[in-house]
Amino acid sequence: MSGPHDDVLSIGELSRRTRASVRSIRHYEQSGLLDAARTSTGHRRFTADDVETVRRIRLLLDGGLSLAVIAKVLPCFADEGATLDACVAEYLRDHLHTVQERIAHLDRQRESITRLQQLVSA
DNA sequence: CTTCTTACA
DNA sequence: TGTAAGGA
Repeated sequence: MSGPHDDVLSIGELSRRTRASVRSIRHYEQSGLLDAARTSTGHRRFTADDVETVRRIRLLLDGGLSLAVIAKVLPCFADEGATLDACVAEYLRDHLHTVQERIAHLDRQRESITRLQQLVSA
C-alpha cells in the first residue's frame, strides 16, 4: 500500500504538508536547498526529512535571509526540532546589520518626504 | 488530475 | 513567486 503517510512524497504532498507552493519547492531544489530523487518519468520524489527541511527554509525566509544564505545556514540546524547551532550566529549578525541599515535608509526617506510635504502649497 | 520545463509579468 | 503554455 502507498499513501500520503509514507515517507516518500510527491511534490504535491510535500507542498500540502509544508504549505509551501509547488513553485517554491521547485525553486528551493534549483537553489540546492533540497535534493529530490526522480522517478522513471522524471517526477520528483521527496522524503519525510524534506518536510522538516522546507519548514526550516520557511523559518529562515521569514527572517528575510536569502536562499543563498539559507543554503549555508541549513546545516546549522541541530537534528530534529527548530534549534539552531552556533554556526548561524555570524550570518544572523550580518543580516541584522543590513536590515538595520535599510531601516535607517527608509527613515531618512520618510523624513525627506515629510519635509517635502511642507513645501506643498495648500 | 498531477507533474514537468521554459519563459514572462 | 505566480501563472501560462504545451507535453507526458
